[in-house]
Amino acid sequence: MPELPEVETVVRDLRPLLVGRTIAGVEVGERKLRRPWNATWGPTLVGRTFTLARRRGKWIVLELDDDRRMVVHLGMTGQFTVADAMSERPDHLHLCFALQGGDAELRYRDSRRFGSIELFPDEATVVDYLGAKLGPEPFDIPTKPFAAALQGSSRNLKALLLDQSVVAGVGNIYADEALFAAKLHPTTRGCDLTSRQVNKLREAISTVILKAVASRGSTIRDYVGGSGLRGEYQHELTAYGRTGEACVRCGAVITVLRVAGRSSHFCPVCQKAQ
DNA sequence: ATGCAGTCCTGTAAGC
DNA sequence: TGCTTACAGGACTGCA
Repeated sequence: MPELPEVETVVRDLRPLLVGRTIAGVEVGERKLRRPWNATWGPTLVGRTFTLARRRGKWIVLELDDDRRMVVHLGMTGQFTVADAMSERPDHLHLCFALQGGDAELRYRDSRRFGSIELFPDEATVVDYLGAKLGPEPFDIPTKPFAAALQGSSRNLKALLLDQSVVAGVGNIYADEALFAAKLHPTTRGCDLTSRQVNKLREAISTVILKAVASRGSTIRDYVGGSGLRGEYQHELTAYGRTGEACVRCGAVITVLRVAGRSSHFCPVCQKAQ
């Protein structure tokens, strides 16, 4: 389940392997992804050189020398890697970009096909597309708008944290981790938070995400970085996936509850409902 | 406008 | 042992 730390790791891995490299060919799989690949994009991309690799929320943006942008979302099981061109092709491979020189290729693999790769003509269209749906990055979230979004809503905290327009890049794992760190119950309504609690949550989101980035994200099932390496933060999780285990703070048993349609893991003692 | 449920998709695991 | 069923969840649609 790639969230911000996993996507950031992919981008950091891909950057040195991709920037300055030219696309020599594009192979498209039979089965369509969440958003279909336009047949004109392949020929357009041949001969183009990657100039920059960056991330916004859970989205990857690869810039090309003709100003176009390849915009990628990994969905749940997406893997975006640079691999040895001679290595065996894995199953569920949907897109393959041969790199000039013939030694390596950029591969998009996605068993559940929740992900997507699209080509945008320029920066302005990418800003329109992503800007419309994404809120601030989790680091240094502007205090006032964040407090207004939370305290002005009757939605529960879990739903608010999963909403990409509130904070970009948080998914189910890091929402649970941030709520645990801030000692807040997932069903607590935004409007029931004190300003002190809002601030604590704001800092918890930033801290948790930064620590996960430092550990190259969490590999629960499918996730791998841009060079195929697994993450390590799964060993540091305090709430997510720890149902029945002891709370690292108080020793109580971690509970799971369905909140906002997602499994939500929390400590019933440290994180009191309010 | 707002918030929620349903949808997509398939590998894995639990249940009978 | 082999089949069926439930579950995982990011983004999006449609409904109340």
